[in-house]
Amino acid sequence: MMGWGANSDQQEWRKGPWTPEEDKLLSEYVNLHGEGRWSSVASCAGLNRTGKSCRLRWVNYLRPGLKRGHITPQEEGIIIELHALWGNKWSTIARYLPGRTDNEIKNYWRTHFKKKEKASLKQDKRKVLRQKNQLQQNGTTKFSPQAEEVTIKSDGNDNENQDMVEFNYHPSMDQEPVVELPPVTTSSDISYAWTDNFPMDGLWGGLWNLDDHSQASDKCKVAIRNQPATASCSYATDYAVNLYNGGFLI
DNA sequence: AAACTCTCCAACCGCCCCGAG
DNA sequence: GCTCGGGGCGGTTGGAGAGTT
Repeated sequence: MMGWGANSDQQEWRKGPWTPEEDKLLSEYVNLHGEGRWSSVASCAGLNRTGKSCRLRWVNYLRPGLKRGHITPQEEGIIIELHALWGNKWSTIARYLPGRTDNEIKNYWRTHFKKKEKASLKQDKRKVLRQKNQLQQNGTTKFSPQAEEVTIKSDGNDNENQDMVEFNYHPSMDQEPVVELPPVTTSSDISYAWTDNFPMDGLWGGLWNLDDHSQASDKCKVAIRNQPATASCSYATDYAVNLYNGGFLI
């Protein structure tokens, strides 16, 4: 692709850390012309940077209103909850955290939560093997998530051998949800279209396709990795949060 | 004090989407 | 409908500084 300021002269674009002078040039350009047209920044502002690099610098560092400093506990809570719903949709999550960039959230998540997952993997692994055997012996299993802890899968590897389970649950204000577990399957047993729509993120547990409280659907699909399900809930969204709580936060 | 590890975060890369022509 | 460039996004890398052994 020839975009982002590349040109036919095979110009050597500057890379690496931005200097204060470059920041000044970029800020002046954006203040004058507004955001967008990044590919023309190089020629107009006298910056030897690709448009892509300019955009990133502006969005993640120079843009007014950006917060500095550590993520607050409140922000962390929001991140956790939204990640439970959307997975690695960092830009989407960032929209709910004014002043924070997707890059910042992404970095925060990786440094703070990836390691938690690793630490829990060994512990999970033992549970998984035991409970997986039980499930396979019983065939389709009904259980109350409040009454029984179920771990579906732990392989200690981010991308291999993901197991997923389809939960049928029946939202009701008055009764505990009943979750029907088919025999534990591998990802290859699940509809490929579904895994396409809801790619796993390789972190704690991907929770996808969660029904809104207002929706009448009695079924939600949950993909779980390395995740003890200890939730008690009436709705899928509650379930998502509880999965997290049951897994690592409490 | 030195070596090592961890954390933070800026920046780059590759891929994808979308709109214009 | 197709191509292409602009723009956006998620994944990854690497350096700097802090903390630990």
